[in-house]
Amino acid sequence: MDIRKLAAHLGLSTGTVSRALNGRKDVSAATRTRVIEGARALGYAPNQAGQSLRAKRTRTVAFLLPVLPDSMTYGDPFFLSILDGVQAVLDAEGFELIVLLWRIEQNPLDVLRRHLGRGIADGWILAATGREDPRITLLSAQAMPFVTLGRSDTRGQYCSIDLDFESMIDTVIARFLAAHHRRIALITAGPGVNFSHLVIARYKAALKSAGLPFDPDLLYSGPDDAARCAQVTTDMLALRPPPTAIFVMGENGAVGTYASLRSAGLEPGKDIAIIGFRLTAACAALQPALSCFSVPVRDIGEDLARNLIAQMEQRTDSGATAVRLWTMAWVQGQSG
Amino acid sequence: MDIRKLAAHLGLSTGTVSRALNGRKDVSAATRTRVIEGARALGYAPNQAGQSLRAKRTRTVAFLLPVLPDSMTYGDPFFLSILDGVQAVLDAEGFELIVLLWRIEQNPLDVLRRHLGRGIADGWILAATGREDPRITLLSAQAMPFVTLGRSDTRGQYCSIDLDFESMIDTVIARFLAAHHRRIALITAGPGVNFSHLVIARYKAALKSAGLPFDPDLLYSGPDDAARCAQVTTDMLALRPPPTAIFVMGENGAVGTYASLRSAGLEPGKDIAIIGFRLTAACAALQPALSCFSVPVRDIGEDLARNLIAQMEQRTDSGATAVRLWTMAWVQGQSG
DNA sequence: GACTCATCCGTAAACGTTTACGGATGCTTG
DNA sequence: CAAGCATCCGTAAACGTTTACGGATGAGTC
Repeated sequence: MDIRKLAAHLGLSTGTVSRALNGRKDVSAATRTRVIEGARALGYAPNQAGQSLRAKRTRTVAFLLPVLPDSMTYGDPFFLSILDGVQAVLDAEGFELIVLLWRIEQNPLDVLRRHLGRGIADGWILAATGREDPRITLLSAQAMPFVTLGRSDTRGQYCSIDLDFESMIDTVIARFLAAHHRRIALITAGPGVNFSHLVIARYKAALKSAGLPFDPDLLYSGPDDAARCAQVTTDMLALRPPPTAIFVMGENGAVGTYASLRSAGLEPGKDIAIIGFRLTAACAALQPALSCFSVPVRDIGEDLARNLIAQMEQRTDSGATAVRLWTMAWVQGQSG
Repeated sequence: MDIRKLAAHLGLSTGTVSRALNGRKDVSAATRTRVIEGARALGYAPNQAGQSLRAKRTRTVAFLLPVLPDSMTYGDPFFLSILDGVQAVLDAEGFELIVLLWRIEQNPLDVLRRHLGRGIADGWILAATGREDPRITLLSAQAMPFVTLGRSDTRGQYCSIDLDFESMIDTVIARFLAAHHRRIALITAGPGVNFSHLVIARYKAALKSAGLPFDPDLLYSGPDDAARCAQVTTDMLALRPPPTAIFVMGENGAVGTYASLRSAGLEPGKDIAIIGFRLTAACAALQPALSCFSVPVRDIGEDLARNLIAQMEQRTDSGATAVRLWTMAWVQGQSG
């Protein structure tokens, strides 16, 4: 079932059928509806390859999803929720979404270049943006529309969407200070991850402006799955004096921290204050309820998609080139 | 950078370059290496659209990934690990992988049909297979290679890969019986999910052959995220008499169950026996360690990819058409 | 009625590959 | 040495779609 068969069946030329389906002006309303009806009746779907070959546009956007070797511990609920938002918007606007896996041990630039050459999409969403990210320069050089999830120090005219980690940290520290905590620990991802870099910097700055010293023992920056966080918590509890408040950035990290505290006979929220990053499925089950933030993951996904589409539609390169920050609302639990 | 430019640069015809890159026989070893070198040097990657248009083969396989509206609770670590295995094999064999999101509220058949018409891949992996799955008949009718993750009752000549839920249930019941439990509860996903259907059936059968009655109060079948499992556990503890052993199939369900037990002042493994499905990141942090199964997710992913490739390479439709079951190893914890 | 103009549609040339076909070259064989 | 054969490569026609171009038709204008 190709466009020729459809055209023949309708007694039209392929050109007319194509124009009708693509919403061009120079086709009468009558034939347009006739064509659309016919296409649906015969189950015609335009061949992607032909379309993309000729028109150099696929109406497809690609999302480069980071995956760790043991992806049990990474990317999961967060990125999938983002993707959900992305796809909702793309669907509504008539774009297709394909997700490409980027195994984190692979060179991100190689991965992107390989897919790019294939001409598989004409809009890109980058996640796990690096502090310096050569992918940004590559895409910019090719004038390929893209948007990044996460800020980067790489210079250029592009659009990033990110969380407002700075104000999040400010909130956390302010709350802990208000409760008279002075030994405030931070458990977060490795410093190579851009957001973690930001978080650590702001954490130090906030301590300083509160007149508190920075104690390296109270900072862990590394793999932050639940099991690791449990170990790190146990280690910190062994300090003299131990922290009295912990901010756990790992997605499921609080699960591990709770477990460690319980083993040590401590009750979260009573004996020690805990703030987590986000209510994942696992964190939602914690007792007492975890104090954390509400991250509008779906909205962020939608935002990504909308910004990208704006770039793809109007070929003007003067698209929104700013960094858009999403603030996270405070969720009061009983843990801190 | 297209094949013509590459050919011109090498002083060859496009035909020869194409043959060299595709590993045809009728090109000398010398020119072949020269072409491959040149392609890498100039960063040439064949245009997907041109390739697929002419050759009707894209060397791309598509994975239809199920996503719940709130995907926080679904698909996450399990499917991502599967995907990791899938991609490892595909990479090695020179295939590309694209992931397509199937929002679970959309009609699966519509989603598949839409993507299928675009000619975007020439091999498909279906997940969350339904007890009756019309996608199977559609793909079979088009003679499109595919493989499903999860068995189905839909008839036909195709290959499914699944977990051996039956022997898993047998193991669980046997262990509980050996520990003299007689009120054994099961918390699992909704009966529409195929594996859950199998699990429930086997659970009833195992009880029967052990001479135990089936008590509907001890069976929950529905959304099984951590929060739900917590609620269900609390409800079951209120029964008179309550269960003395619980098997929790939800991926992070045990996290919720533990929390409920703790709230009730019960210690998992001492006051009540708990067995979980799989060590997710969250479950790995539970104390005392969760007794559960080790699911070879990566191997399953690799198996899926390998079976699919076998179908795609040899066009013989007499491919492996069986159901391959993967057994899960017992992981002894302290909870049951 | 001749002219212009707008509207609608058909024609045919691309887009970047792959591949059937045939041609050139050099080697083997009788 | 002619014939046969294998090896290697160039030629050109597809694949399904979009789109620049031009033609036909009819309406409007003077």
